[in-house]
Amino acid sequence: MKVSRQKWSSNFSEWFDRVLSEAEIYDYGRYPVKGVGVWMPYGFKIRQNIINLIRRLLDETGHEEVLFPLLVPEDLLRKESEHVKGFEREVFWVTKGGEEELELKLALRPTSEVAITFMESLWLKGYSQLPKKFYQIVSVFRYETKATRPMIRVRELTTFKEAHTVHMTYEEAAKQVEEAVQIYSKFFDTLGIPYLISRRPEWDKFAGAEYTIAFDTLMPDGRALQIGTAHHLGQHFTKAMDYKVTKADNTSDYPHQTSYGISDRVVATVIALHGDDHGPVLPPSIAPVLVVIIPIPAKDEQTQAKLLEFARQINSTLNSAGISSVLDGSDERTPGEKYYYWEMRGVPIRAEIGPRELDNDTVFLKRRDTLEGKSVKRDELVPAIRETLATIQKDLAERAWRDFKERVKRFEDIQGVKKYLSERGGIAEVPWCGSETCGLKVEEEVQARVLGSPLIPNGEGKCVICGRGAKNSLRVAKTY
RNA sequence: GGGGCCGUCGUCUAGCCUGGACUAAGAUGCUAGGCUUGGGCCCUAGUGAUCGCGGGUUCAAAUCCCGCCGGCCCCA
Repeated sequence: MKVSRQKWSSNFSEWFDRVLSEAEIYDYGRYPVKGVGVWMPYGFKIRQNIINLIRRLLDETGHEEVLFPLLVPEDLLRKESEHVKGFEREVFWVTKGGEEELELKLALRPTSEVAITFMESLWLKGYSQLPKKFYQIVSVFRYETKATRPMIRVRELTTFKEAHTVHMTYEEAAKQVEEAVQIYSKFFDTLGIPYLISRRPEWDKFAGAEYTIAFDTLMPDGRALQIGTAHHLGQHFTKAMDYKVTKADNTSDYPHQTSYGISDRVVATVIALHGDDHGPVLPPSIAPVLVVIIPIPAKDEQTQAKLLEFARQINSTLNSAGISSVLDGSDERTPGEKYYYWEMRGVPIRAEIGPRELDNDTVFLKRRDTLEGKSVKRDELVPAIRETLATIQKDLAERAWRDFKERVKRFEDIQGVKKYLSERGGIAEVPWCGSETCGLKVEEEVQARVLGSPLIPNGEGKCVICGRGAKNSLRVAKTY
């Protein structure tokens, strides 16, 4: 029984909304504030596992976790002028305390560059204290004016992992951006999420950055989604806040900074990319439940009792082997109903235990992704499950990458891009002279957004707008 | 930024255009019981909505009008 991906691919938006609510992951649109969602227990666990993963990757590369206040005073937020301009329209303001009008408005942080830079200026005074790498995982607020969408465009990003680093030189900060790119690559690889790394164009870099490197993936409907960014902030913030560090030669200078972030969108992507018409398929690397055990009832009570005991033993064997499993032993629902229930929750492996298994001392395993089943001897169960989980993990990533690569296409003329993006959707790459005028012209012509250019320039071909020799490729896509 | 659609038991949907017999219907879920159980089976009973919120029109509003809140879609 092969699971189709018809609904998943042809009506992704509906599929996604349904999965979030039916699998009890995220309740969106019912809490009476626009653009916010509620993480339900199962969704919270998925989110938690993803957070733990990034936390581990950051901790093991010398990042230190901190927690900054949610409130940022207006004057601080306004210190860096480019930065404010970029965010001004989407800041939530606290203007009252009780009955009193506040003298100084307080922003709900849209991101924390200024807040963190301010404290860094108090903490890090000498070059020997650098480099320094902080991160926090917090809620940030953005007053989105465009249509909000569950997890993908929200007003409260509940899972904003932002890292902030301080360095003595431009080069060292640039190296840090490279490390960030490596960490994120590893992170997305572990989640089986395919991505394209681009340098964002000048007109679309982070407000207050020297340059921005971004990770984009593709949703099933062919629209690109930004899932991670890393910014070289140069001395923009440290100069704006007049923050200097004493160097080895006893002179002082403004330090260089970087910042890089990921958000709830990663969770959305993990759920979305590996899905099919029965729901999501969670990669074993983050699935809250790896194995669900479903007993198939026997005809007589005596066998039934033995069978349940068998199932309980299997459950405890797995759990003590560190494989998180759940026994769905209730007799309220039929096995078939349970299959659908746990498939909607994306549990990677289903273990069926019925009279046949009891007789043969075996367990019947079914993979969530392919629905292929096989019978396994009881004493080979743990290694068999480990192996199957690893295979699922690998296959999910491979399938996602295959789908992704098929949809990243190079074109030499603008008409082809236009047709491609409006028909199938995906990411189109074209030769580009490097000028902003031509870049914006491309966006206008094909009615899509520029994602940026490869980090290693590809100068082949002629600019699709002006016909001059290309300096690099330009990537365009319909975006979220 | 522009345009359109929508909000009715926990969920999905009917009713709205053309106001009155709507005391708001059905499915699903949930609760209890029975029958089943290797892919959502069936039967019985029960539960459950002052029709998003506020105002207006009217003898009469789920239905018409205005405002707000929230959701979805299309275009820039």
